[in-house]
Amino acid sequence: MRMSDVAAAAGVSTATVSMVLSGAGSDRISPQTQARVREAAKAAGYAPNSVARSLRTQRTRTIGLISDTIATTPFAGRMLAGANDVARDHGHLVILVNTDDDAEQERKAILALVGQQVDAMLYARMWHRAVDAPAGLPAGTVFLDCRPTEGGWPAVVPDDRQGGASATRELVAAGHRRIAYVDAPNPDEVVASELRHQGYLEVLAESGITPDPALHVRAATDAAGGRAAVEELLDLPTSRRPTAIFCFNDRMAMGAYTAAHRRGLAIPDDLSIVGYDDQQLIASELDPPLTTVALPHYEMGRWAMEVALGLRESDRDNPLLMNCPIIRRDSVGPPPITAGN
Amino acid sequence: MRMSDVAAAAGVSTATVSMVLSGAGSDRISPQTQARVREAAKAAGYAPNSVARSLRTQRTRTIGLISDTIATTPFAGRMLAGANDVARDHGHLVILVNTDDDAEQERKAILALVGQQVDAMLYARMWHRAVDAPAGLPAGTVFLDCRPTEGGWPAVVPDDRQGGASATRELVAAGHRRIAYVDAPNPDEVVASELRHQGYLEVLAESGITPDPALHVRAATDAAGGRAAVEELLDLPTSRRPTAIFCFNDRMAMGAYTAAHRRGLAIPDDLSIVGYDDQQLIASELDPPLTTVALPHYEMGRWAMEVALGLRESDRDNPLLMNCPIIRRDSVGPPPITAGN
DNA sequence: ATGAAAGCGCTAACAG
DNA sequence: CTGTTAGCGCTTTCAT
Repeated sequence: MRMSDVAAAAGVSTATVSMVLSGAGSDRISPQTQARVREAAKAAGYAPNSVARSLRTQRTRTIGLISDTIATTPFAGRMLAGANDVARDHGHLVILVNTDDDAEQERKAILALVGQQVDAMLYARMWHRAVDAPAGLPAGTVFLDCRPTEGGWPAVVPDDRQGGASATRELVAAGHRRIAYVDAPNPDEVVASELRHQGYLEVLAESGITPDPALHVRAATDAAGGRAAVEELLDLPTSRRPTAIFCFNDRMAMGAYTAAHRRGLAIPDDLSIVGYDDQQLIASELDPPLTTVALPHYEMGRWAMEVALGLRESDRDNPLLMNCPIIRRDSVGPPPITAGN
Repeated sequence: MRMSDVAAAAGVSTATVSMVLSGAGSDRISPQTQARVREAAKAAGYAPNSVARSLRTQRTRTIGLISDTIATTPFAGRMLAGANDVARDHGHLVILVNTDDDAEQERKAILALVGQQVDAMLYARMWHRAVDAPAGLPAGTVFLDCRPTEGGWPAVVPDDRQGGASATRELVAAGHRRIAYVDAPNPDEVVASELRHQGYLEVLAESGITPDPALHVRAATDAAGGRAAVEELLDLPTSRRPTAIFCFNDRMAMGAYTAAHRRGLAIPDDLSIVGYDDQQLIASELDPPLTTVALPHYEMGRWAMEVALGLRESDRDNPLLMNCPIIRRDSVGPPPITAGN
C-alpha cells in the first residue's frame, strides 16, 4: 500500500496525494480533488511510510534517549513520562536505549541513534551527578539529571541545595533547633548529598542555629542504613539528641521510622522526620505519611524534551536548577515539650 | 558524510563500500580493498544512514513497544529492561510509546509505529488483565502482561494462580491453618485477584483446610486498605483469628505490618505475612523483610521480545504462564503456640 | 490546479 | 574481484 496506489485510486498524481495528506500546499488543490484523495486513502487504509518520508525530508521526527538504568529505578519513569508526553504532543517518537552504565554499550547506543538520524538526543542519568560528555554525542544533546563537567551543553538537574534548605526550613519553622541530617555515605559521587548539606547548613545559619557535627551522620542509603544511623542519634544524651531528622532519602526515612518505633517514639509527637525523593509507594504509604521533598523528575523530563525540540531556550553553560517542592504530610510537628530547647 | 564520500576517498564504488561495511558478500572483496575502505570510513567518521538502509531493505531493526503507563509504575521498568536487553543483543532498537490508557492515543500510537515500519510490536499493560486487541495492530504483535480476549496472538502473563498457591503453601508449610487472604476489591477488572484466590483455595483444599469465608476479605490495594482489612481480621474472636495473612500485594502487606504493630503483635512471631509483587524498595526494606511472591516482569519482557524477534516459538492461543517465584525473607514463621490450632 | 521528474542514501542483482 | 544500475516510497521544485 503505497502512495502511488492511493494516487491511482483517486486518479491523481502522487504529488497531489502528498500535498493533500501532508497538508502542505493543500490550499492549491481543489476541494473536490482533496475529498477524492482523502476518501481513496481512507478506503485503502493508507498510512504513509515514515522511513521514505524521513529519507526525503532529512527529519525523522524521532528523539533518542540514552539512559544508564532508566528501567531500574522507579524515578526513571517520571522523567521518561515527561519527555514522552512532550514528544508525543509534538508528533515525535522516542527511541529509548539503556546502557546499564556501561561505556561500550553507551558508545554503541550513540552510534546507533545517530545512524537512525534522530532529530535530537537526550542523555539521562538516574542520579544527579557530574559526567564527562561521551564522545560522539550530537551537538545540542540535552543532559537530563546530570551536569556535563565541561560546559556547552543544555542541562537540567534538581536544585538539591534548595531542597535541602526547604526540608530544614520546614523543621525550623515547626520549632526545632536540634535537627540532624542523615546523609548518604559518599559525597564525591553523590552531588546531591553535598548540595543538600549546603542547604541544610544555610538554613541553620540563617536561623541562628549552631550546627552540631554530631548531628551530621552518614549511612548506607537504604532503610537499614537509615535505621542504624537514627538509632545512634537517639543514643545521644538527651541534651544533644535531635528532635527532628532530615533524611537523605525516603528509604532512609523508612528506617528512621523503624528506629523510632523500636524506642516507642511516636512520629511526629516525639520525633519529626523529613525525607527526600517523594518516592511513590513509600512516602505516602508510611504511617504517618511522610513529609518529604519531591524530585521534579517529570518536569525535568519535559524541560529537556522541550529544549531538544527547540521549543525552549536554554543556557548552555549553566544547568537549569529545577525546584524541589516540599510535600507536606504528617511526619513533622513541634518538638516535644520535654526536649530542653 | 555519505557512502559515496567514503567510496570516493577509497577509490572504489559505493557497492564495494556497502559490501565491506555490512559484511555481506565481503568475502568477494580483496583484503587490500577492504582495508582501504575501512580506513577511509574510519578516517571520515562515517556512520551508515539507517533510514536509507531501511527504505531499501524494508527492515528497520526497530521494535515498537506500546504500553499504557509504563513510565508510572516501578514494575514497568523491569519489563522494559527485559525487552530492551534482548533487543539490544540482537541489534534492534525499541521505540516506546505510552498511551496513558487512552484509546485515542493508543490508536495514534499504533498508526505512528506502523508508519515507522517497526519490524515487530509489543503491546504491554502494567497489570495482568484481559484486553480486546486494538484495531490496527500488526499480525504477530506480542501481548505482554495481558491476555487478548480473542486468541490468535502470542501473549505472556504471570502465573498468578501458581503464585497464590505458592504463597499459601509457604504458610501451610510453616504450620498455619488459619490463613487469611486480603484481596483486591474488584475481581472483574483484576484478573490476578481471582487467579491468586484460586491458588489459595487449591492449597487449602489439598491441605485439608476448610476455607473460612470470614478470612477472605477485600480492601483497597494500598497500605491504608491493607491496614484496615487486617485490623478487622485481628478483631475476630481468638478462635477464628488468622495466624497468617496472604496479602494481594506488598503495599497492603505494608499496611498489615502497621496494623500488627499497633496491636503489639510481632512479625513473624505473632503473625506471619506474605505479600505479592516483590516490590523494590518496599518488600526488602520492611522490618522484618517481607516474604513475598515476585512478578516475573523482566522474564516476561525478555520472552515477549524473543518472540517478537522470531527467536522463539509461541502458542498463539494460550498465553504463556510465567512462573512467579516465592522470595523467602523473614515475615513467615510458625504460628504462635497460644493459637488454638 | 495538477503532473513530471529528480532525488534523499543505501542495497542487491547483474555485468563485466 | 569490482562497478553499473535500478529502485525502496516519499517530497518538492518546476512546468504546464
